[in-house]
Amino acid sequence: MGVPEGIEIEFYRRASLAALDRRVESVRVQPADFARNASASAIADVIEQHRFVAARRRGKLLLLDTAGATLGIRFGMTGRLIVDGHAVIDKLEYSSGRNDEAWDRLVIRFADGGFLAVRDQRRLGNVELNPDEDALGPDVFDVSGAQLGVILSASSRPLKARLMDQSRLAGLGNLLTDEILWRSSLDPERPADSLDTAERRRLLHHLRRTLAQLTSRGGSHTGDLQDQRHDGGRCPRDGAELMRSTVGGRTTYSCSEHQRARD
DNA sequence: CTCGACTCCTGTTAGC
DNA sequence: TGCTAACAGGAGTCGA
Repeated sequence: MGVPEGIEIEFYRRASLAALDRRVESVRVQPADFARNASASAIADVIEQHRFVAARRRGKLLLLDTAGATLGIRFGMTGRLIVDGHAVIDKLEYSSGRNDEAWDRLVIRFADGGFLAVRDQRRLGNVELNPDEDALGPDVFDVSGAQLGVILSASSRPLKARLMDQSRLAGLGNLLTDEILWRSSLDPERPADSLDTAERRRLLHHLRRTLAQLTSRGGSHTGDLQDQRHDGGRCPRDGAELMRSTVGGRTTYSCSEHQRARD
C-alpha cells in the first residue's frame, strides 16, 4: 500500500499517539548510519528514560517530542511503522511483502513491554535528533491559497518539480502529485509561474480534495490514475494515451489530451 | 536559480 | 530455464 507520502506519514502519526506518555526503556538504531545528525548512542542517551509527549508531522517527517528533545523520523520509500507489534500499513508499493525483523532500523522499547519500530527494508529513511523543521515548507494538508500562490509564482521550474520540492511544500510524493495534476488538468511540465489565477484555484481545490479522498480510501496509491501508471496506460477520464516522461528527475504519467493546452 | 548526474538501498520484473 | 540489468521513488550532494 501507498508509498510513504504525506498521507501515509499522517497514518503513522496517528498510530504513534499510542506511544505517548509511556516510559522509554531502550532505543536501538541499526545500522548506526540510519542516525543522521547525531550518533545512535547520543539519540539513546537523550530519549531513554523519558516519555513522548506529542506526535507531530510536517510533510513526510514524523516528529516525536519528549519534554526536552524531538526525534525526527523519515521513512524513505519502504519505511513502515510498527506499534506494539501492529504494522500501521501491511504492505507498501515498491517493497517486498516480506516482513523481516532484520529490517528494524529503529526500535524503541517501553517499560510496559510494548515497542515502536521503524521497519525499513531499503534503508532510505533515517532518524534525526531535533531536526530542522523549518527546512521544510508549509505542510500540504494545511497550505493556504496565498501560500500556494507564492510557492508557484516564485519559480519557473516545472510545476510538478516545484510541488514536490519539500523545502517549498512539504508532503507530496510522486504518486500524489501525478494524481493531483491529472485531476487538475494541468501539464506537469508547465513552468510553475505560468499558472493564472483560475488554474491556481483549480490546483488548490484538487490538492485538498485529493488529499481528503485518498486519506479516506487508505493511501497515496488509491488515486484514480494509479492503475494506469504503466506503459500503455490510458487516461481513465477520456481514454487517451497516457504519456510517460521524466519531470524533475521523476517518472511522470500524464494525459496526452486533457493535461495539454490546446489552442 | 535551475539543471542533470550521481549516490544510497534492495526486491521485483523485463528482457535476453 | 536462469541470469542480468533496469527500475521503482525519497532525498541528499555536487558541479555546470
